[in-house]
Amino acid sequence: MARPQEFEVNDVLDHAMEVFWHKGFDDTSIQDLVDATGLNRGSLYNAFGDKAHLFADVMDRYRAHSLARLLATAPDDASPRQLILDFLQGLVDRARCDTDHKGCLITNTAAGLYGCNEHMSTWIRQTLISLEDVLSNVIERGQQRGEITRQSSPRALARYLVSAAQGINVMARAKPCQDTLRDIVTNTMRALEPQSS
Amino acid sequence: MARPQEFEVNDVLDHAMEVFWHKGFDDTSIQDLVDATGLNRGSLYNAFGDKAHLFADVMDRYRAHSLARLLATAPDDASPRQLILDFLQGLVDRARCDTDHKGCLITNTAAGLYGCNEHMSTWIRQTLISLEDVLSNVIERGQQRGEITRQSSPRALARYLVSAAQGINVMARAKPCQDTLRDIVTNTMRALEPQSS
DNA sequence: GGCTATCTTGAACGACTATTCCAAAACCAC
DNA sequence: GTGGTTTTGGAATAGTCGTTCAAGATAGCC
Repeated sequence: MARPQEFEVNDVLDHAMEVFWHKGFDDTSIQDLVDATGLNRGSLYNAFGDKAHLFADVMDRYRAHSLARLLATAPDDASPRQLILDFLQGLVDRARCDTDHKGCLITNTAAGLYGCNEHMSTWIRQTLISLEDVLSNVIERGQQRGEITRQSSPRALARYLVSAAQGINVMARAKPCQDTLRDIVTNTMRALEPQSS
Repeated sequence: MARPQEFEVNDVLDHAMEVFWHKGFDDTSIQDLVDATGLNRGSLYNAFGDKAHLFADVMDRYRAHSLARLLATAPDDASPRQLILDFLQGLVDRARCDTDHKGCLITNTAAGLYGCNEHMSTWIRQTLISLEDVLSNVIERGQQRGEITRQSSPRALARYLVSAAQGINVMARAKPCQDTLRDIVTNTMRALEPQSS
């Protein structure tokens, strides 16, 4: 019926993600995206609307591949405490491999959410809440198994962990030292320990 | 000998800080700064060099007034554990009053440190390290008084708290809900508790 | 083969960017 | 008042920004 697209959408998103992740939304120009994706300006606009929409698509793809999947897809009989440790350690490992210290795209965007970008604000908030939900479930199982303290509710502990993850991501960017990140994870986990050890 | 400046440097910095804080470095234009400070473009460049230098001056002033002063200026006989709680609670209080959710200028900049701004990167890193140093001293006193766990070194615990503070600041921006922030502080403090309670 | 619908292309758009420059104004020391 | 020095005001610069648009290219359907 018509001329078909000559590119794979996900490939374009991956290349665009690399640029956005590396330079941030504001510092990324359309020209950067044209260079990185190989697409023409017109094709970009035709396929993704404008820069903000393209960024939104990139964020969706980033979230779909994020470490939170680790928690959601774990088998029910996995140790909740170990699962959380793996999650935090995963953040640290990612930081170790991230030689140019890009950090986490979601955290960076959350901290850089300037102006009145209402859509992205709610996207971020909902993303954090859904991570909170997943963590809350894991924590509840952990409390039932006696692996995690009952001094706080699963919800409160989940919020604590979401915040801790944001902290780790900021540190990974600002002071990307493995010793530091290890110390952070170790002490973050201590807050989860049951009273009687 | 010559014509004197017609403005107070600190007043200009305060106004510039408000804009940078609200919109971020990239989204703040010289025109915004001209409007906010009341200074003419020429005067701005004459007094502060360029945009990056002005921002650096703003950051210096921000740091000088930051909550870390609370820790450094506390009397030696103050309860270290209470001091740390006050520090974290101070972040939450600031978030409560911050109706437009600007968060922490340092954290925002740390997470948004894109490109190769070497000077600002090291400024951020040194700022975080100096906060780490102050916290480490407080923690050491707390350990001596039995208020804080000895399971980790003061340095490791300090790093944990620096990271926790970054997390709180990100959350204050992304999900500025008082209940959430309270839960985070409560559980952050638990990691400091001595084993025998 | 023509028709239609889509994608691609590259130039062009106006608006905004940070920065520079220079004449005019304002002050101080003499 | 005068000379010397700095600030000031505002125009001007050169560049980049995100976006649009019209023409050309390519495919399937009748």
